[in-house]
Amino acid sequence: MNSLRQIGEPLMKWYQENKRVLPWRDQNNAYYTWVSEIMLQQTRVEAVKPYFQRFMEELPDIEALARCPEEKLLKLWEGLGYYNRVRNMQKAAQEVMEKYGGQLPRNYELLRELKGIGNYTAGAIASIAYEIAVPAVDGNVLRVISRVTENGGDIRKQSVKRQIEEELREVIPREKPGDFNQALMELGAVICVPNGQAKCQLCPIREFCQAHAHGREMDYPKKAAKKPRAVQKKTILVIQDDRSVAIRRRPSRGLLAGLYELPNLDGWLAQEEILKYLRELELEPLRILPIGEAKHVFSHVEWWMRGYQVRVASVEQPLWKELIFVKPEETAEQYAIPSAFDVYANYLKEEKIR
DNA sequence: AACCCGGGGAT
DNA sequence: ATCCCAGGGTT
Repeated sequence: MNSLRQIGEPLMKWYQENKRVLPWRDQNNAYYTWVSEIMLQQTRVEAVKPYFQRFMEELPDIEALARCPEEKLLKLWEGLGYYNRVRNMQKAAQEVMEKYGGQLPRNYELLRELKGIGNYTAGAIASIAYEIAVPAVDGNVLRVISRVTENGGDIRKQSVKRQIEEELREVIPREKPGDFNQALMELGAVICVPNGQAKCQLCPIREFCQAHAHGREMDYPKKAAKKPRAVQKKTILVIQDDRSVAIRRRPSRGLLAGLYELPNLDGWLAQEEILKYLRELELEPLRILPIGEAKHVFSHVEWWMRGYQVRVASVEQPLWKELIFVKPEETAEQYAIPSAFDVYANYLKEEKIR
């Protein structure tokens, strides 16, 4: 009474006929698989494509990745989000250089020990790059399998993920396990979709799907509600002298760790409080001008921002206290600035430095 | 187990 | 406005 045991053949046939052409697919190169899988964590295929192309041109192999300066690494990841992914991948690359002579291990457990490689990614690399018959359970697979088997468990729970991994471990084919895993994900991405109505008419395994048999596709997967996001009010400063603008480096831990940002303060500050901050930095404000509000939504917090342009007397040293005074062109080339600041960073490009 | 960590496209 | 994406690390 295991409907999973029958999905293999029709699923693989469907995949062969319908699989998308992707830059990292059918490359027969474990590094390609690795980089793509890290980029694809919580990130859509279409978003990854341009980043993947550029990344592989700049860092074509594990050694290049291991040696890359952090600033350049973050610049290559700028805008993708979850920036620890790339730092962890570099740590893993350095470990691969030292322990494995620059070759990713052909072993699920050893892959799993590398920084940034969890159950899913270890399974993906092992099965896709090395034809090792292990499951690779991502959000797509959880959705597909919870529907096929009418599994009512909360798919966010570790126990449910483990259970589905075990069920798949018993049915995954010894031949082309990588295609099997990719077929399940592809099915989830284009047929058994996360948003909107599932396209069961087009599904190659609908006759083995318990949820479909009962007309209950949309009742799965079960998922506990997320808690609401916290709101943080912020005051963003575009501090400019006659030729440059101030940025600073964020702390090395926490949100947007190690990236650069426009100087900012917690809360919506009155002009007097902004002046106090500028005095602490020994900057001489010539004028302060409101430049509008903006909102940025992260996965777990919202920033409600109010921006001010602060014109200051000419600053002699580019490195001044906690600030770095840079020409706008330099930020584009060297400093990774998260998109939360886009509204105010764009303000710079509009040639308002006068 | 609960929480933290980005950004954007689809509905 | 909400969901969720080829998840993993930390506490």
